[in-house]
Amino acid sequence: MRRLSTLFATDFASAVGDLGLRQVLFGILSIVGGNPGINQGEVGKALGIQRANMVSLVNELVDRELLDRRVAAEDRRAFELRLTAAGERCVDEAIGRIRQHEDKLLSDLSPPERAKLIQLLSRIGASGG
Amino acid sequence: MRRLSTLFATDFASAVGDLGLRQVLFGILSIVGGNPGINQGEVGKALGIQRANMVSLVNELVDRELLDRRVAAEDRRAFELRLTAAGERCVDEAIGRIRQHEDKLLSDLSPPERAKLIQLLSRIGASGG
DNA sequence: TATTGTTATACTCTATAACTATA
DNA sequence: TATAGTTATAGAGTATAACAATA
Repeated sequence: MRRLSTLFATDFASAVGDLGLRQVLFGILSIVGGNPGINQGEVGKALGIQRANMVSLVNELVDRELLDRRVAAEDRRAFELRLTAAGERCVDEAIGRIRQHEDKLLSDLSPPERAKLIQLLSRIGASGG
Repeated sequence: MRRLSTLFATDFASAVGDLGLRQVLFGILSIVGGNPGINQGEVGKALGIQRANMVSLVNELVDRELLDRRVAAEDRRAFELRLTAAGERCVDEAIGRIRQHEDKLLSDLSPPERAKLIQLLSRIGASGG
């Protein structure tokens, strides 16, 4: 499991590496994409990232104009995050590449086998973990 | 895959945490256990650990008297590593606990499902990865 | 008083280069 | 010259505490 996770991580890097996206950054973009206007802190909670460590990550994405960060109208302590147009393009591009690479990675399994694998994996830790 | 790997890692920690064994240390002990007299550098290669980083890890295990480290007779540059009696007990104890925890983690799957899962996982990355 | 984001800081893990002693 | 282990060091990633602004 650990070995495969490393394999997927390496694969992720080679898939989106030239986009300059690390796994964490992609995680942030994709959470924000699915929840426009979400708070910085909530994104961190969703990904298990400390508030303190979110700062530089979000800074990086804002500097690269992939994220739009605004003071929230209802709570002026908080920041609302949204994808910019470039951010959306970036996420779409990354998702496409990741799919391609995963298909290659799973090429030894037939489609029904892949479905079975995903079904089994999704049931692990559903109750206890 | 990444989420599950984290789950297994966390589980590992809670299983053997009070033995003071991190995943790397367990890895080293179990490689040495299976290959008594193996070189320090070879253990590193097997686990993907840089030579430089092996030093303090092996020091730690020797200090805790889980590993026995001797200059190799045939090549006096190298160190031969072996488990001490305490080291063997430690590995056995850890393996037992890890099995228990993994059983709990996989408790939502029937025995044939577990076998199927392991079979599918083992086929990923076998060719290309 | 509690919470959001920030800063500073420390600790672990990992990676690289230069050193020693053997080969 | 090449290799095994060592040392020093630098860079990520992650964790905690203290602070300002706001609630």
